[in-house]
Amino acid sequence: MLPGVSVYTPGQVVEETGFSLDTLRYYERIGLLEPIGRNAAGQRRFTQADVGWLGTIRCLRDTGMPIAEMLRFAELVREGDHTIRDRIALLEAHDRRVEAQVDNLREKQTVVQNKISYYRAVVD
Amino acid sequence: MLPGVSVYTPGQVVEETGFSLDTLRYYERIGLLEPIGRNAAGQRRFTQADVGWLGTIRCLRDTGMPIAEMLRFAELVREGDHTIRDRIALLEAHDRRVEAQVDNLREKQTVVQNKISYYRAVVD
DNA sequence: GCTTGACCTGGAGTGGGCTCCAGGTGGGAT
DNA sequence: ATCCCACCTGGAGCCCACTCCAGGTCAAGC
Repeated sequence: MLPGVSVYTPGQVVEETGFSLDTLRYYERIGLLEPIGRNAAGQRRFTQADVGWLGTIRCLRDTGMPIAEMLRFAELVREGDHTIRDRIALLEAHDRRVEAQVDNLREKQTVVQNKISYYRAVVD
Repeated sequence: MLPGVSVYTPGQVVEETGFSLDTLRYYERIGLLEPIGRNAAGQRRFTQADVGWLGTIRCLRDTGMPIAEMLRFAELVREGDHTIRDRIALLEAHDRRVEAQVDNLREKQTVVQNKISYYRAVVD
């Protein structure tokens, strides 16, 4: 590796991203990550770009995007700049789903809170 | 059934609650629903109370409570009024998790939105 | 020079939450 | 009367997203 280019060991990436080592390998296997570079001993060495991409993955996962759709997104990214409009469309659709998810969560949360209030009134 | 007591056929409950018939049967099997009453032919007839309870289930499910915990809650409800404090505790803990969930979702959503903005800037 | 520990592989196993199936019954509309 | 459709049961199957395992390699520290 070139000096000055920061690389990360698997352990460091686990630390940084919160994904387990098995999950990282799994993501690479299914093609959500491109093949990760290796050192002489065959051990993974992640680049800054890999870690950045994993950050994106983390956001999408945490907001409930299924793996199949993240794969689709990964594919678009690989295909280059002419897919940017498609990526926008994909992310916008996702954003709307997240919005709906938050709304539903909030709505159901108030029901839960009302139930708590009701129980409090009974108990006091 | 007594006249004036409203009962629901499985199909009506599916309609009302949005749970599939299979899911309703599954919930009964695992004890999340108490044994549902039957007509002469052995078909389920849900009471108003059953449907109300399913509404609670729907809220808890939609806010991400695992089935095991809903079972615990169902157990508390069955045990009677002396468990109300426990139910409050359970629901409050859940409420806090929902809050955290919403916060996380919102935070990750802004990242997604920033990504969209970035792509927009590239494309325009 | 030996141990420890981080890492490797391919493949099997897990857990949660349903969902489907085969084979059968009963009741309401035509 | 007959058809169809909603419903029944026990049990198997499915999907998703990991997670674990056995058996092996290398590097560094004691």
